[in-house]
Amino acid sequence: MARPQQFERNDVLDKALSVFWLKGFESTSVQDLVDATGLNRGSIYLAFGDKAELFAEVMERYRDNSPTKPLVKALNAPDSGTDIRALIVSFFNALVKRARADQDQKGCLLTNTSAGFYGCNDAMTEWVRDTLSGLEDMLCTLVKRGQKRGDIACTDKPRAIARSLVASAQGLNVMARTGAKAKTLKDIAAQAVRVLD
Amino acid sequence: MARPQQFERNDVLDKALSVFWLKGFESTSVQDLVDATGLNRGSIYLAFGDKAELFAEVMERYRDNSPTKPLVKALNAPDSGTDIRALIVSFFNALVKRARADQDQKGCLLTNTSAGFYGCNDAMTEWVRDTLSGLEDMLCTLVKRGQKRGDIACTDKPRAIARSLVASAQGLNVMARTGAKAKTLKDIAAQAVRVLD
DNA sequence: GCTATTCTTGACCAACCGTTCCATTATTTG
DNA sequence: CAAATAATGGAACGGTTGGTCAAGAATAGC
Repeated sequence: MARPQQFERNDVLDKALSVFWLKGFESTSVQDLVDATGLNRGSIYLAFGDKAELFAEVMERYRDNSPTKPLVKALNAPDSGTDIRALIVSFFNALVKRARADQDQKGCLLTNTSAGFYGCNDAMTEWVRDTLSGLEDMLCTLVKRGQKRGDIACTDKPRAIARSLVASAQGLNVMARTGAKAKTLKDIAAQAVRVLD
Repeated sequence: MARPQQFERNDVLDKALSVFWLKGFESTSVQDLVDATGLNRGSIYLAFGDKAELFAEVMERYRDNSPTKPLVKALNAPDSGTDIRALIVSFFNALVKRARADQDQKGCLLTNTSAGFYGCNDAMTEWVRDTLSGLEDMLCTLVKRGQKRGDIACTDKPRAIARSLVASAQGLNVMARTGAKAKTLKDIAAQAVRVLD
């Protein structure tokens, strides 16, 4: 019938991600995306729509491959016997590890977008809110389960604990973005998980 | 001799602040600043230099009038007998109050700039880092004093506590920016100050 | 091979960007 | 009033922005 697409969609998304992550949505020009992906301008628009749509798709992929992945996995396997407290601790450790491994101090794309995205009444703003509240819900369920199982000693309301955890993660990411030292990030992570005790 | 300046510098800075805060540095055009300040294009450049310099001056002013003001005041009055724990609690309460009063969900300009500023190797990046580490140092000194006075029960290292507090504040601001409900922010603030106990 | 269909290409667009400049206007001091 | 200084208004700068479009290249089924 017709000529097949010459590129792997996920490859292009990954390349676009690296630019968006490094420079942010607004500071990334379409020309930057052309250079990074190797695709032609028109091909990008044909395959992904405009810049905002491409960014949205990049964000979806970013979320699905983020350090929250093990949390999602555990959430969907309630009877796996995973230690919930250890799971959450390792989530924060993963954030620290990611920050340490990143020489560009890019922080977390989701956090950066949360704080730094400016498109009034935009769909992206709503998507970010939904994503963060989804993370809160997930942590809330996990904490509740951990309390029931005895992994988590703290008897506070799981909702309050979950909210604190989400905020701490955001705060850690902001600090990582500003170039905080590894020791600082470790201190933050250690204090963050103390809400579980 | 000559014609005196026709505008109050701080008035202009405040008007510029409201735009920068609402739209962010990159999304604020010079035309926006012209409209908001009422000054002419040329006058802005004559009085403040370029856009980045104006933003830097706005940020300085923002920092000096921020909710951290009482902390600075207490830091410089070591013998005032202020309850340090209560001081830090009211700092977080002030963050929550500011967020609740803001219908535009602008968050904190410093936090937004920390996470969302993209000018590689820029002086602003360094300024943000210095400002945050200054806040950490200030809190560290205050916590140490509070521990000595008996206001603060927690015996952890003051440096670790201070780092946690800074990160929690950043996290709270991010959540406020995403439109988190008042109850959520209160939960976050309440958990944040628990590192003092 | 032929044709239909799709992908790719690069030129092109108007709009906006931050910045500069200069003639004009306004206000002060001598 | 005159000289000096600074704010003003507006036009203009080159460069970049996100986005479009028509023509050409490639591949599928027939």
